[in-house]
Amino acid sequence: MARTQGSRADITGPLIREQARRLFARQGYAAVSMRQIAAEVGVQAGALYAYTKDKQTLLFELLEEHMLELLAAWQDDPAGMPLDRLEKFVRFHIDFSLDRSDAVFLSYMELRNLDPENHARIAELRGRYEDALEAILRDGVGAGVMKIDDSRLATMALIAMLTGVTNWYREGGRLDRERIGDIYWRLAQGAVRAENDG
Amino acid sequence: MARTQGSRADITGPLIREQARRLFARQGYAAVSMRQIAAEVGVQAGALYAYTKDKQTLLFELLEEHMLELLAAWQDDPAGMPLDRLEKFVRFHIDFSLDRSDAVFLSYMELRNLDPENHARIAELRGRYEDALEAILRDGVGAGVMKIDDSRLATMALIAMLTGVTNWYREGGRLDRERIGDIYWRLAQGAVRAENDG
DNA sequence: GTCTATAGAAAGATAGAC
DNA sequence: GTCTATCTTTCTATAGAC
Repeated sequence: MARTQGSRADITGPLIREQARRLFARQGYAAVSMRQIAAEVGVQAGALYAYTKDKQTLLFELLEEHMLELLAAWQDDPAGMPLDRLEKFVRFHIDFSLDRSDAVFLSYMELRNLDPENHARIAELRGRYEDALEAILRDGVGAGVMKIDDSRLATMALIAMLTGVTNWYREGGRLDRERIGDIYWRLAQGAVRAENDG
Repeated sequence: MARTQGSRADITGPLIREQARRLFARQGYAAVSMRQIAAEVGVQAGALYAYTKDKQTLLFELLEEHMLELLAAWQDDPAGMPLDRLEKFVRFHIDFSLDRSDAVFLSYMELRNLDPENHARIAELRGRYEDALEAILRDGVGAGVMKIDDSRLATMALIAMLTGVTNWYREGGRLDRERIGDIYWRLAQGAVRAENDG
């Protein structure tokens, strides 16, 4: 089967997702037109509909892809020491969030633009990730190396604290990523009352 | 001067702001039409323009009003003990944020929809609030009752952690506000290595 | 101050040619 | 797979009557 002249399906698909993610994050889902996405990709607006059913589906797939990649990237070892696992989580979450700040921003800001069914799916995936951190905290309390009043609130507090890095981090700023990881790890250690005070 | 029939300027103005804030927070600035705001208020779309120059100005004024009220509501006593001031800040920030969760969400999500001049104004007001917390942390370090690697990052981390409460808090949920304040105050104490371990 | 009416621009999505 | 063209809807903002 001969390829249609001008067809570049192998690269157009990913490009659409990349540009949509970038534009949605910078201007907001509702503020971005399909024409605008198409222009960034270098096609006409009509061509987008060969790749996505509609704009809503495009948003949902971006968010679902992000959450699935987040879950796949986080590899915990439940047999490890809770403090080591927590340190790994802290550094992982910061690095992953900074690497994908557009998707992170989207996944917080545009949940409201999903219809109920799609919203429930993303919330479920997010809950699974939160559960991963909460398991570490519970194990830490069980092992006597952390003191936590409420593991669910501590989970939400830590994730919010870590994700917040995306709000102010700028490449080439005062602190590099490793140093930021060090500092946040110390903050997290204190918050969960880890014994080994650095 | 006789009032025009049907005129209710005293209540329409505040109503417009209230409904705009609510709708912008729930659906996003770009997704909300002036017609929709007008319908919630109970007037026709054209009437809105007697109160605001345009949609952009309406958003900006909501954000500026929120930041000014936040700054006005926070009353610090620089002569007080740093730990007392920090506890007061933690509880204040949570309560204020929960009381105005729509405005809080807006002030994070819709900065990107402000033109550069308006954006700079809001960023300046936010910076002033951040400085207020940072001053407490610096005083705490100076007084030897806190141990902090980097006061600016600790400031950003604490504010993100506290503001995050708005992401999951629901009225009538498992924990009441005071208990939430207790738990977050313990987390904050630990993060800044306050000596009086509870 | 509020209404009706509308100008003018832009949106999402589809049809059919190539 | 992509293009051009277009249908249909909706939007912001303004004009003029009351």
